[in-house]
Amino acid sequence: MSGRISAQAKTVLEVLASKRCHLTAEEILASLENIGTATVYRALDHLTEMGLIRRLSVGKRSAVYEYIRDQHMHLVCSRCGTVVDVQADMTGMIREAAKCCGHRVDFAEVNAHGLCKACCEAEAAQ
Amino acid sequence: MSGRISAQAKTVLEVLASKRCHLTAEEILASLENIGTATVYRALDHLTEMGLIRRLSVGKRSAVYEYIRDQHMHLVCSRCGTVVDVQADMTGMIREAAKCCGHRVDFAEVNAHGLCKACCEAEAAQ
DNA sequence: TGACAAATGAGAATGATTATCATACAATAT
DNA sequence: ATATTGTATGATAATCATTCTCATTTGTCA
Repeated sequence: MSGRISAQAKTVLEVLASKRCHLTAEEILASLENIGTATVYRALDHLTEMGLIRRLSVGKRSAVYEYIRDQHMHLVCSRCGTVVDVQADMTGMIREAAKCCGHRVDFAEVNAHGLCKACCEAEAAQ
Repeated sequence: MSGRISAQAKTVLEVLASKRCHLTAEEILASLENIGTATVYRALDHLTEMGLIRRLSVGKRSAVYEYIRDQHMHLVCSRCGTVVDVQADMTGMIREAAKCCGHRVDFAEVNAHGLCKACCEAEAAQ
């Protein structure tokens, strides 16, 4: 299990790497053939542990996964639920803030909740 | 429903306000008597919508709720799973970063993943 | 007080995720 | 190349948190 990436895990990774967006386990499952539910979840866990992908728990819906290509924050629209990436790396700052408590920060997840551009405009138009 | 807080919702809020920590719906349910499961979930939703409490989706376990008394970030230990609060308000910075995309940021959730102090020391001792 | 809307709670239902386990595959040793 | 041993797979059952349903209760306000 550990360092190796099985053929199935590789296809899961390729879907995430090529689609350049946030996908649920179910969406990945639907886009592939001849792969079992459990295998997809196992691959996602494995790839997450290896630091190749990231799991986002946003709101109440099922978790979404993204391929890690850079450090960015997420804008979660509380109206339509979409998640948009914004380039911004706050890890250094966050790491500094955590230092006082003796924590080691490996990765910082920043989810900004509010309204996306479209919903902002829709609300203003009312 | 909207502005009013029912007696049951009030007791849920009081648990969160007094315990000063992160609680799951189940924990809140267990600490109260004569209150149904659905009612606890409904109260948590209602209080979240009113902006009195906050739902945190950390990792794979069930969501946790916290009473909002200030803006802070969360340190999630990837070894023992505990969530610790650290005083740090990054909302201004995050709002600024989101401005370029036309987003409105109401609240920023910052989850720093790494090792808590205890687990850091445990790892160093090995 | 009466009428109507909203909230409650018991339990069923849902939906996402995980566990089980027999089979298939891969790597290594013989 | 073949046996051996361990690991991955996938079909399905199971689990767990959360939501839905609906009959009953409670609250509101005319």
